[in-house]
Amino acid sequence: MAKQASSRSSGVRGSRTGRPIMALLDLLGRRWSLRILWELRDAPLTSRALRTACDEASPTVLQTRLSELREAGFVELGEAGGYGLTPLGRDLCETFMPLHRFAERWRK
Amino acid sequence: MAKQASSRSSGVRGSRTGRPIMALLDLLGRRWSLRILWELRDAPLTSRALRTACDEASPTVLQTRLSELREAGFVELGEAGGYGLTPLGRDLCETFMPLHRFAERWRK
DNA sequence: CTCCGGTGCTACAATTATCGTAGCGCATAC
DNA sequence: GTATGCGCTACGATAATTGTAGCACCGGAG
Repeated sequence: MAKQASSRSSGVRGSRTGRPIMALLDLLGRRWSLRILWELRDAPLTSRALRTACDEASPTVLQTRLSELREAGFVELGEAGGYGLTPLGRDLCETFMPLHRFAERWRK
Repeated sequence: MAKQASSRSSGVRGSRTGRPIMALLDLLGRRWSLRILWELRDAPLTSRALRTACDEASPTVLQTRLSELREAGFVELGEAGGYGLTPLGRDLCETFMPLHRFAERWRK
């Protein structure tokens, strides 16, 4: 089941529940998803720059996540090259900004 | 193989970068982490109720996540049984609430 | 033209994480 | 006792992630 992700559509768990929050939570709960959005927060990055920013994560999973995120409409590949946030993706990132302050307060 | 997380401290990637946001992003970016916090948002749940709420996720990973989340100080196990959010965890959940509205707007 | 460096992206095997099922020890009931 | 529910763990099977290498493509020197 579901080799999804690559370019097919949504192997996003929870999609079937009809509750979009579940699908979103699942998509964002995959490794590097949050990190990618975070790294793209202020400026577009090329795939390699993103890889560097993400602590040398393997290109395999980066491409996979990028595809998923692109399909979800959060990220896009500019014609000049380089991945950037769509307006929707930027909104999502705004939603996450309070997390930064929270993390600082957390510092386990 | 790093069984960590159980009770040792932090197999959280990114902790070493010194940027707490990275550690948080990594912890939250593990499967079911976000979902668990979400399901616990209004009331404590027993481990089995949580399992049911999480679409029958396997107890193995649930216990692992619960341990990590507990160690991070977001979740606690009440003496009467049942997992609930700590004040800190509730704060984190508040941070995530806008996500709900976002998800509704998203509906891919 | 050829060569070089950069882009996005893919193949492959090895390693990890997760799943699914079963079950433990403990406490509280009946 | 037997039964039920709790938090939690073991185990093999399956899926996801990692790490390394490399592809095809493009633009700018040389």
